[in-house]
Amino acid sequence: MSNRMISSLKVHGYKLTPQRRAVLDIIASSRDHLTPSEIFARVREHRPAIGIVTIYRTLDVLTDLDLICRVHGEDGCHSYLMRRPSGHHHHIVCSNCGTVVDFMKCDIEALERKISRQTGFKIQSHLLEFEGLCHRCQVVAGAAAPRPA
Amino acid sequence: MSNRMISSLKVHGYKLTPQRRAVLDIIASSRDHLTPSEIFARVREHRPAIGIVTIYRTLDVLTDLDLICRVHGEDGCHSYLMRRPSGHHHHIVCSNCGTVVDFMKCDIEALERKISRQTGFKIQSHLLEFEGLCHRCQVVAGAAAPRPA
DNA sequence: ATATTTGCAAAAGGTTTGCAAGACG
DNA sequence: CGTCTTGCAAACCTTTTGCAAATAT
Repeated sequence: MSNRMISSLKVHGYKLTPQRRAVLDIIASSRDHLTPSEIFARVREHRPAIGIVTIYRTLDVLTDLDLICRVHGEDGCHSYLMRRPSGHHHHIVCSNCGTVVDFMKCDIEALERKISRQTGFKIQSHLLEFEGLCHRCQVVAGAAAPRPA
Repeated sequence: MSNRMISSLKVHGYKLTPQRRAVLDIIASSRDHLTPSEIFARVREHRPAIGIVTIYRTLDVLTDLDLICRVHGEDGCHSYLMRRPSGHHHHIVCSNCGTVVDFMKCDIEALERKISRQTGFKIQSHLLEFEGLCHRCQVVAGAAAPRPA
């Protein structure tokens, strides 16, 4: 766990508990986004006594501190992953393996202005995510893709 | 309820029940997006015997038929609203009153190509929603906005 | 030492499923 | 009529809350 994370916790008056370390380590070491229960399962391997309540509470804290961020799932579930870029960014999620990649420049200021003009809304924020096949899965799927029904 | 909706149900082999009518009517008559429980509550006023299970099942059917569509909430909940434009479109949601307005041209093909080049992903779909203040709420909020903490 | 944090148990939502009774076509 | 649909109850899953015991600082 990086210094940045530790100091962010301390600066904001949170204690650095082994549970929080564990949750952060799991998220930091995964390239994919993880749901609370997935995180629970993985942390549990090293620390069987942990409760899933702690996972939820820790995720809340870490999200508040902007150390991790949420990915919205189509099914309404959330999952979390390490916040690597420091500023405004978005995710692209592989529909096959779940790998998440970030990108920074969303270039939708122009679109925002246009929509704002069209609708009269004063736009405050946007939710943007892409889904697709990552490079690896394109290759694999290309060989053995089941025909879409 | 419009002919289009009725025939869409029939064409796809679904029966036109009073419950389905009621759900569609409620959604059609609301400018806002409604959650399943909100729909349940409203339908219930006219049809107290309906069960919330029927709401969920009806929403699934109507979503499949593209008669209604989902709005993703920050909290992971879904809500539904009448699908007015026929093609690809997105929503802008008022953060104050919940009014939803559609827009069609999302102009992110260029962004998609760029992201695709950067990340190696083959992009399949995107999730895009805006949040902001609608015209009415801008006026109201301008007069009586509570300072953000 | 003390305020924070944890873990348990239980509650609270939201959503799904099994099944018998009922209704559309 | 036969099949699809409904409504109930109960199961399921995720998330939240109350509280006493444990712990980081």
